[in-house]
Amino acid sequence: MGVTIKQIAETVGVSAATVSRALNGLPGVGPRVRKRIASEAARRGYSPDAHARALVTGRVPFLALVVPDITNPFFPAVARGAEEEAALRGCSLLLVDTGDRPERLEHALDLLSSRRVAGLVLAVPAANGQAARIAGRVVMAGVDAPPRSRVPVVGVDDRLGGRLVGRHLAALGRRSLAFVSGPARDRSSRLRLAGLRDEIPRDLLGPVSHGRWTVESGREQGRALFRSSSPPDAIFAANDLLAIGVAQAASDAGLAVGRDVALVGYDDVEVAGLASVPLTTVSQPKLELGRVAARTLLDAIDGLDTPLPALLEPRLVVRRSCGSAPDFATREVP
Amino acid sequence: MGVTIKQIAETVGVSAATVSRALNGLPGVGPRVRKRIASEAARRGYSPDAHARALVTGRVPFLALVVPDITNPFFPAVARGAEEEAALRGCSLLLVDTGDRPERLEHALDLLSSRRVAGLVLAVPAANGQAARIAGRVVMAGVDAPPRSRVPVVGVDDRLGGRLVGRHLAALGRRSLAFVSGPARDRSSRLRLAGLRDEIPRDLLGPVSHGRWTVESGREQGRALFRSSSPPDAIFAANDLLAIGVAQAASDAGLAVGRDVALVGYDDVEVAGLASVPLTTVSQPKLELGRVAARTLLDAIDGLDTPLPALLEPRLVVRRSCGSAPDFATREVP
DNA sequence: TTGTACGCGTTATCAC
DNA sequence: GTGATAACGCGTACAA
Repeated sequence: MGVTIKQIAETVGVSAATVSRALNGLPGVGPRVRKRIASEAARRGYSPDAHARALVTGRVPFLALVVPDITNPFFPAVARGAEEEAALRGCSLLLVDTGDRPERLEHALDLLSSRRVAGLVLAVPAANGQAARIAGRVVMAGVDAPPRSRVPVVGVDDRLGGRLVGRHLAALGRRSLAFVSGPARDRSSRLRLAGLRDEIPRDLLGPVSHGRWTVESGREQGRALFRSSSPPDAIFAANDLLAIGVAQAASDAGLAVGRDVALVGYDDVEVAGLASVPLTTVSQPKLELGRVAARTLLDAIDGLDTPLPALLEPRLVVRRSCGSAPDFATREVP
Repeated sequence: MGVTIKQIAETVGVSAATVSRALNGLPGVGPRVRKRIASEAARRGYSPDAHARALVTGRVPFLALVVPDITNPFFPAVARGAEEEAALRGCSLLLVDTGDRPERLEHALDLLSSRRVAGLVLAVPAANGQAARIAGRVVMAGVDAPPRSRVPVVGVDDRLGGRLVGRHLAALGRRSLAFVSGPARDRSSRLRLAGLRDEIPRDLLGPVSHGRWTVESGREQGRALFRSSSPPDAIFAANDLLAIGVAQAASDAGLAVGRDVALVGYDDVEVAGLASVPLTTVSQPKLELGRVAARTLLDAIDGLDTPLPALLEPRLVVRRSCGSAPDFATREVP
């Protein structure tokens, strides 16, 4: 550690320039010298200083992934995918957890202006004014870009996800279907519902309710449903946490999930498969999301023509919460 | 973006050195010039180049956290804690997910020699030979240091965790207690069992079995237990995933967790609270682990006398899987 | 094939 | 109080 190109040059008896060329595999170095340089560098454990190199080449070997909450089971997989892809291109991945605090997002943008990182993968919504300072060095992952901003977006097709659920539920022959969701203003709420509507008969859809993306909210919304005079016999919860809450409410009401009420979630977080009645749900390609987002970003940075905004495909994972039931095993439907 | 100290200097009509001093709050700049420089810098959105600064100061504003699997719910919280602490000291956090591949750990060590990062928080076990190249720039978090290596360690007191469980179970008046665990070679397996033994009557402890740290393994070990002629009426599973598996096995055997069999897990991952019978478990201070590890590392880098190896305290979280049961609410016992 | 010279953007050490 | 000037470690025209 602390070995410089100059020291290598000195002991080998050549100039620093030659060492640089040799180590970077550039032409114009005799095979003999090349060998000696290589072995000397290996012996002393030389490794070029990243910052000196960044300074002269203008290329920074860092990317940052900005997430609202890394403890939310959705994001670690995205992070893993992004890191894999970044590593493939010689970059390391910074993690920025905003905890939904706006000043942390500002901090992430500062990383860009101080050139700590070459680009940002934003998995949190950004405001409009912020988009200006970041042209070409940012890609959105799973969230909308600021309006009129030309920031590339990589996302998962929520409407298709809704359709997958609709098709599955329609085939079950249930009589009344309820939709339980997060905030009405969230686009994913709306798109998942729209997809559902695409695939089911009009008169099948009963109550639609909104709340937060939490277990508690699911429990409350479920309680309200089961308390009504004509409770639904099928429920689509727009994420898994809501679904867990609905399942609790069902259990409270003495109803058996999978028999008395069919239940479908969304996201396929780990707990979905471990619930008392394993949850049929829509799996998002989280790893792929991170991977494609990182790739898109790196391409944009390299000045390659930005590929089209990517829309990845979710898939239905059938478990036992709708009554069909191959034991604890999981059957996947593409 | 791309604004340099020189450009600021030119438009303000001073030298680059003065701008540097002014912006860094160093003495020796007149209040008038200082103002003008500050406002000009703000106007052009100047932000110093991190790499140029690193080059000259020798201080690198990056730390790396190395984890075996970021999708394991234990690590995101550690990451969040480490990032918070790093941010407090002006550092950003790199994430390296090894996926248990040794070459990825090597890669992390390369980050150090190329000075991409100032230090490493290792949450994966490292070999002995590797410790040499990293003296003073590494701290272990939740795993043992390589033998005879003087690398600081921050961990959680597994033996105390075992004791907390033992005390709780002993008070329940059950007749036969089984211990279900991960690999016998893992130190945490052994320490948690040792702690358990500290607190329970000798003849209470029945079968001790080992497997992997997974749901499936828990289900298998549980199945074996319930199939025996004298099944236990209490079980301590050495992590939550195992406990979930045991709960499944109990359910398969027609036994009710919390009534027929008391069950305790370990880790307090999210799913523990969401299980069909919310799980009594031992919560590890994951955030704190990351925080303290990062702090220890930064202190070591700054040459401060390395604080003593830290051993954090776990705490018992009582839910419903042992029969005592304040509804779905969670009661915490310090 | 190899060496010299310069610049990347910043901080630090001198003078003045 | 302020301004040259020299590093920091590396890559790269250009000259030899």
